[in-house]
Amino acid sequence: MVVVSPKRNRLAERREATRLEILDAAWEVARQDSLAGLTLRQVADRVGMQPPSLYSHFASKNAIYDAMFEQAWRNLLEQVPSWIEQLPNPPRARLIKVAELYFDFAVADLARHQLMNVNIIPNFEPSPQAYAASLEAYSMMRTYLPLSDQDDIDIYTALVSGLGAQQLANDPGGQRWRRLIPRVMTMFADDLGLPRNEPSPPESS
Amino acid sequence: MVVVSPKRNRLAERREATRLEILDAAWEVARQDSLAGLTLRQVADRVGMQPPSLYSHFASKNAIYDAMFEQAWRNLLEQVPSWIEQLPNPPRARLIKVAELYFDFAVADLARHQLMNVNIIPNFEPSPQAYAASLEAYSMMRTYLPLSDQDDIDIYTALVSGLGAQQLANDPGGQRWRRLIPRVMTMFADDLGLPRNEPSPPESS
DNA sequence: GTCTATACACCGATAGAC
DNA sequence: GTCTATCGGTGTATAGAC
Repeated sequence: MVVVSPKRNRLAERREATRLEILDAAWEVARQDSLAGLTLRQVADRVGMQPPSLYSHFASKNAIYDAMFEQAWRNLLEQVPSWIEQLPNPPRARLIKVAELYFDFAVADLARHQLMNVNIIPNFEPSPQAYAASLEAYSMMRTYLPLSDQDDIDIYTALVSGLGAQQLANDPGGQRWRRLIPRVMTMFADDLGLPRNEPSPPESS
Repeated sequence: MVVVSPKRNRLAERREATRLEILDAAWEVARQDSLAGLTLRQVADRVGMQPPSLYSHFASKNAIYDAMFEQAWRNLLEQVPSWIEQLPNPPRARLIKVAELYFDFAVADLARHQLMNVNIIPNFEPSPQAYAASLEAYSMMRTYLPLSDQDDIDIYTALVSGLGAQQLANDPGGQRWRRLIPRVMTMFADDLGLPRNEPSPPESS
């Protein structure tokens, strides 16, 4: 068993805590102002530091965006276990539930959604490590969907992200597209030829 | 009949031509670099002016974005007449054709698509006049679609824009989502209960 | 190691000469 | 209408105190 020296541990923990503090501040700024319009001064003000001090924790502004990008996808990954408990077994109900869960996640935070799904920050490309988080989340979602064919997956992502994008753009905070999810997923399930009635469970009432 | 003085007319035409020159340059910069990363110096360089001179034609950088926003939607409006000629009569075929035409329009220009559909520029809101152009295009599209219910329209826009957004984000220049349009539109047509076989035209072969 | 202080190049925008 | 000069603000980077 490996024992890490206490002092180095405390330092590393402090450093990591500061990093997270900066990222939290960056998210607040991005949400209140805008993601692309975020400035290091705003972030520094919010954590009570001078702007150049941020460079002790992040190599550049894009490095902050990169960490935020990875955080956003890891947030999604962390949500998945709690989602799985809610997932019904019948494929049709499952398609709807996953769509609603992901929709709600996407719509809950415009800045996060834009960072994850829209390329809006000039000269920002996620690092391989950050991009890996998005791939991990993508394949995790895939695991719990009754979809095998790549075309089916592509259609599903287009449907869900399309509904979410319209909701964010034309009725933020509303339900105009959100309430269409069951209907859209049902018509997709019909196209897939999924059985219309869930198999009755073997347990009695 | 009102006759405008020739001199004033020539001046106005010259002014308008310069305005269009600036906007063309702005579009080129937005396409080559990025929409949000556009700078007035880049635009000014391309039209051979000093940056402050742009303020003789536009009140601010956002005013340039606003004019571009209106141009983009007017571009779409101008395309519609040529689209109408291509539109088949059967509702199902029509759903597909309009989707493909709009999809191709959206995917053809990322910067234009982002300006029209994604709110990525900090502190930019389209002016009422520019927004009116988008409403005009929206209702024009509606006229040529076999859709009456608002929910149906909302689903249609979500489907088409969702497919386009995925294409731009994950396979720019490719066909991965574009070739799914007929299938998605067919499943939507099934959901709408549109007749499966077009009524045979009254003309003989 | 982390901070403050400061310099640099660039941005949008304004004032005023011509 | 276009220019030069200039302003405040921004991202980046370095120097140096502690």
